[in-house]
Amino acid sequence: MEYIAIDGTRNGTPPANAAPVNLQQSGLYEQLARIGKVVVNPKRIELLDLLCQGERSVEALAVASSLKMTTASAHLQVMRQARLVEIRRDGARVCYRAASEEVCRFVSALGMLARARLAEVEQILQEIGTGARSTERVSRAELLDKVRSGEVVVLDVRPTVEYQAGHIPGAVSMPLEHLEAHLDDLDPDVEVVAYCRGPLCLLAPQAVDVLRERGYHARCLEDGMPEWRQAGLDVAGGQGGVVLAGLPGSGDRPFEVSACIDGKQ
Amino acid sequence: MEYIAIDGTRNGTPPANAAPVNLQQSGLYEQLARIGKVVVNPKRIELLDLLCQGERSVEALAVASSLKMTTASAHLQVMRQARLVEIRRDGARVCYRAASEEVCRFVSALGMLARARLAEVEQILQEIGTGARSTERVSRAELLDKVRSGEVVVLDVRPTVEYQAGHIPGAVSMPLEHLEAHLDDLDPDVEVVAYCRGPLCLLAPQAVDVLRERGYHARCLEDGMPEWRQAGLDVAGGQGGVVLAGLPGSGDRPFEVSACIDGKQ
DNA sequence: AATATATTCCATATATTTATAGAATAGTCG
DNA sequence: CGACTATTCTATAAATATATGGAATATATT
Repeated sequence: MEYIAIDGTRNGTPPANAAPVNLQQSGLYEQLARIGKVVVNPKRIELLDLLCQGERSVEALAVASSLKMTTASAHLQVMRQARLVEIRRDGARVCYRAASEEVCRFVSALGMLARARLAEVEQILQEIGTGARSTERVSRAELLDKVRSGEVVVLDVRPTVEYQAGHIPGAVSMPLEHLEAHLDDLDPDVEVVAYCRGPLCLLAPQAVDVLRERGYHARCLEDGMPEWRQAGLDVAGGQGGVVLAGLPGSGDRPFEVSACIDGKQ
Repeated sequence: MEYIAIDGTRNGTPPANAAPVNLQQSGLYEQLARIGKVVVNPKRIELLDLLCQGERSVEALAVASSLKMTTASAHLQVMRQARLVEIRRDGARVCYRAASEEVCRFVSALGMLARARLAEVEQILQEIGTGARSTERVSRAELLDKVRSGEVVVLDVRPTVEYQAGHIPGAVSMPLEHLEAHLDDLDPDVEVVAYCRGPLCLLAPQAVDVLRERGYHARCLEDGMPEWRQAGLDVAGGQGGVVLAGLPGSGDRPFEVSACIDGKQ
């Protein structure tokens, strides 16, 4: 069988009309491994996941990930060298954030891959959440249909700043923490669809648990907001309402919300 | 500021109605790092990239990546432990393949992230290819428009087996190796759009170079076939025409084509 | 059954990564 | 300016990863 490899060679031998160099010699894969280096360490994935949700100070990151400051800082340097995160000085503080939308997509792809391939991941998510959530997901297409016909109420259960940075059109902001206080506003006869940050986020499943306990018919959206964007669907908000960092390219990107989340505050 | 972290905790403290465990304790990030471990090594990325294009024997992989058999085998074991690749015995040979579509998506996301964030990657791709390709890409939307109105000829310049495993509707199979021999079949007055495997593949850029030298108006499609699929656009072929491996779930997935590509053959 | 072939396992020297403590730097605030 | 704070840099010991040669295993062929 004849086969042309990605570098233009055929079956490992040089091609007839050779390109100057091939991908292997070019060092391309070494460059890709720079990014791979970030996700080889579980703590770095955790930090990156946090940063995909918003800007944070080093201390906030260290606290959230149970690391010493020096260790957290070292991990952040690795991520900076791979250009996956950027910093902004805020007084004495240094605030880190994900460097671009592709970073969040990559983390999302990692999560979805892990969920699809590693039974352990699915099991962990099942154990943490209490119900059989994965069987009760609403597809984006189904949600769009039902929203149009007014059959459902859509709840965005993420923190308010994330809702303001962009949400599904028609969705109501209902941070998980406020859900129980506002249950009276919900019509028990209308189905509820909750969504959050994505396949590894547990806010929506937790919200669904709460709602079901009270007798509501509630389900989660498949995936979350990042995947909704990636599917090219309409996003509401994103500009007005929330003060963005005013950085180049800021706008509807969820990781450039105004406040640098900090442990002390 | 109040903030609920991904694990349901608020500002690092346990939540009011606590879930049994949080994501951090659950070992979820350790699981994600199992996958990260695969892409920390440039040779493994190279192998995975090869496997996303088709099933291959260990020897073929070792030759293509300039590794000793034992080293290639060791890398493949790491990838197997992360469940990113699967094997099939073919006589004395062992054929490896990417385990599912998500694997290819992940590699694709890695490539796109690297290209977006690392100037070095863009530079390498510019140097290998000879022209200013990145400025001359056709978007998927534009291509769809022009195909409908018959303004363009779409060339799939990947190897035939990959075309048969699924291609853009209306595209003509024209493996790069056969392009020059078939130039006479192309109308010089009609624009040509070439596509290949994705953002890191050089087949389409090389084809565009050949065509431009001969005076054709030729451009590359942004990204490649995997991204076309991911965008949810129609895919032609995929079932008939090519003998697939007959494995569970095989069908329109490009990595499960019939022949196990081998160095010797 | 015996031989040949392809692949994986094992042992090992070398190199890299990790977490951490302590020192150094860069910024704020009075 | 000087004290103070947040972060990064430096050094280090323990752990882990890498490539490789040679042995072991599994399958095909005769």
